[in-house]
Amino acid sequence: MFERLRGTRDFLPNEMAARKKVFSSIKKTIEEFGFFETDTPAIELFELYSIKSGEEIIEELYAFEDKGGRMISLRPELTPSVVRVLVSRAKELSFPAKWYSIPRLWRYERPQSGRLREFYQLNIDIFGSEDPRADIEVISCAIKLLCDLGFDESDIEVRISDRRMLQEFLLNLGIENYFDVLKIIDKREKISEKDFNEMLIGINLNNDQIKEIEIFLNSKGNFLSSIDALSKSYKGEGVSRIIESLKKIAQDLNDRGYENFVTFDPSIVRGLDYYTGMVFEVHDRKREFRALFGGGRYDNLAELFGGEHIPAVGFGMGDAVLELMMRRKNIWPEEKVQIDIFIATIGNVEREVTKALTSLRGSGFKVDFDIMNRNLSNQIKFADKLGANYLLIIGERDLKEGNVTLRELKSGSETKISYNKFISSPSSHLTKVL
RNA sequence: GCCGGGGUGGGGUAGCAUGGUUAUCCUAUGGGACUGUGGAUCCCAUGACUCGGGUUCAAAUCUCGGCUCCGGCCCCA
Repeated sequence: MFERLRGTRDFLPNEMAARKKVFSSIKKTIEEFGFFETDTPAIELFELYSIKSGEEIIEELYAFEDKGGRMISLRPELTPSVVRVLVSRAKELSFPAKWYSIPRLWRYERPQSGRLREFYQLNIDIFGSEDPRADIEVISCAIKLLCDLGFDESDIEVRISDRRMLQEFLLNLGIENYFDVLKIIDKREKISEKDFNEMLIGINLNNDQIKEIEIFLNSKGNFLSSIDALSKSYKGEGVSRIIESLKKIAQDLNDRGYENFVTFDPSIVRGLDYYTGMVFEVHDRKREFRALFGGGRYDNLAELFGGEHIPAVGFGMGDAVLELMMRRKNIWPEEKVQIDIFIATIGNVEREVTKALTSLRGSGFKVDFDIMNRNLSNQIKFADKLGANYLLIIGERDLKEGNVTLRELKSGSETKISYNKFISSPSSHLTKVL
């Protein structure tokens, strides 16, 4: 006997049916926003991931040397692959490109709540536009797809910030070591205020600077009004341009009816180094789970990969947290596998069964039949377990008179009909339910 | 990599503190009966102490280690 590898999952038919339902709802919403689906290989050169994260990243990857001596990794995220494609095919593509994908990803990490070693992650990105309307599309698509799954503003919070703004703000305070501060701000929710202050002192900030940072971080709240307030207290050319674009995003999200979903929250920085502007995260309001979405603007990645300048904005959403949140709200579907019709047999009627199968399947029904030589009673039991809507009984005795029996399993109502009539037009006797 | 708590048939469990007959019950699965309508009911069968070492006359039970699951730290793309 073999066991499943740590942090991986098996999906049995019923579970698969449920996931399929969730994924197709998500795909439907995204395609309504004009995104097209793409896919890339599950394996890539290791360098694709070490270029921005350094060699240490190998600890968190499923990486190995292939027979040609190349270092290969299973993809831990999709963005590098998509940007690789974009850079190499930029000449033939038309922009903006709105792409989405639901890849399987692998990360060699310790599994925890909402975190696995193999998982699915929805990615959507818009490439080629620096306009805030691209940011708006991405954020609203995220909100809309959650709404279509059954969430509302009492369940989720979209926390938005902007890295450039934070950077400008820190520069104005005379703080140069921007990334060090980001790292500490990113931790703020997990640590005490005292530790937070001590860490900032640890990177040589003075008390005045720390106080200013506190005030700035506490400016979180309703997106539009927070931005308005900021625009009054922080002047300067760099800042005001950023504020203008955030204001546009905020206003538009309000116009789309998403005012109560979005919060301005300058403590959102995201761990990833490649973000260059707007960043956002989606959390459950109770903060019971880790972030459901994370994303933002990453305008420099294409250049880092050796291509021309291609601005980009997007997000990723893992399926593990999504499932936890949907189960908590009781909106994760309890799907059952189902077929339209099961054919039970009595006696030697194989040729008649074959004809019936062919006819029914030709009309688009999902059909199955007994291949276990069970007695009638057990065939009926099995049909019930398959979730069949109809049971067709083909028996030697009735067949001598040209008849078969059709039972609707839900109601139990049963009719005897002519075999020939039935197989010449099965649709007139059945209702397709799937 | 580190810390805490768990692992009893396919699923859910009783037993474990205080070591001692054939390891409990429900469910699932397979078969049978009900002579072609019993999707019910009844009967039968299959099937487990996570793995390895230690203590002991004797280990599901005590002990150590591995694996793994759950949660947390690191990290989070």
